[in-house]
Amino acid sequence: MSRSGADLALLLLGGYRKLIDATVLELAARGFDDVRPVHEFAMRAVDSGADNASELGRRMSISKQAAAKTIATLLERGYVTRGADPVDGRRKRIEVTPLGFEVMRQGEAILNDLRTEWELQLGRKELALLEAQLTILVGDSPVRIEAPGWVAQDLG
Amino acid sequence: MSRSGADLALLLLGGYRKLIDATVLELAARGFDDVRPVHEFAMRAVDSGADNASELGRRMSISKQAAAKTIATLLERGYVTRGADPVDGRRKRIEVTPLGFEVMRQGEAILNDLRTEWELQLGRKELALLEAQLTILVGDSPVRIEAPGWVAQDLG
DNA sequence: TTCCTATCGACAACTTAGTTGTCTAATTAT
DNA sequence: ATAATTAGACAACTAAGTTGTCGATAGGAA
Repeated sequence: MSRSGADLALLLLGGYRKLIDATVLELAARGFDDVRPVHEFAMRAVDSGADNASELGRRMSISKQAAAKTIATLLERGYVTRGADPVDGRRKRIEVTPLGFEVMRQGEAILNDLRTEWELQLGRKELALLEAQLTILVGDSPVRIEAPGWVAQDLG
Repeated sequence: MSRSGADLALLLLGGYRKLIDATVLELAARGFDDVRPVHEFAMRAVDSGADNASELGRRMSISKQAAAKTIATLLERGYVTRGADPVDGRRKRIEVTPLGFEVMRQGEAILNDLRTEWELQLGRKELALLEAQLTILVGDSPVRIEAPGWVAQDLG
């Protein structure tokens, strides 16, 4: 009996947490102390076309009401702006601000740095293999960056 | 440029979610439809000595008030019982009930089955290597089963 | 064109899982 | 003996979701 399934689950979660916690911490150290992972994901989705609350909700697999709340937070903090949609009077079109893009850029950079650290610890080929194997297990589609609604969902 | 750090984080999270979601679902199918991962972790901690709210809070890295709430839920659902501590009048001693142990046992079994499935997909040696590498990256101590308070914490 | 239906965003009330702060009672240390 | 610490209860709050309802806009079919 090598390891248990529970251990494996905790290892995976531990890896994720290690990356994300370090990223959030580093972002805070760089002055972005009010950004949470879900905000990054949301901005990414907005940037890639989910520019209204309903669509954002769909992409993130959360209700449009929850998406509207996230947008409200991002608005408050200056990471997105909102304007009328020129073609659809019902919609309010969201756009990522330069500040928002800056957070996205830095978050990405920090994560890439962390990945490079892991590459040094494990070896370049080895990490690539680990990623390839995880991709086999997890599949490619469930990890599309536009739909990580379950990121913050009932993990308890 | 192989993969990005963000992809890696999502792969790890995806792996965890895949295991845990399937486990919660299967537990529900077996009649335990009110158990959440955090309950399993809490019961495990109680069983391994964290038999009062304050200690449970410490082990799970949450406040004693939060731990007390978790205990209240577990009490309601019959997974633990509470009695007076014979040596310390301040404490209320918690114990896992047979029903609680049954959930723990089945949860463990389900996770082990899922891990076996992964073994078939990846190969026995390969999965063992993956686990070994994750252990290098994550470390052994942060994955102790008694302290996954961060399981349900600010993942958003 | 008018009407039916679907969608958008807003508002309200609720849930879950955490937080801090305050309080009393019991234990422990000086 | 007294002071400090600890356990647990209670209250109020936060964060990120949920469902349900609603008025306004859009769009397809009669």
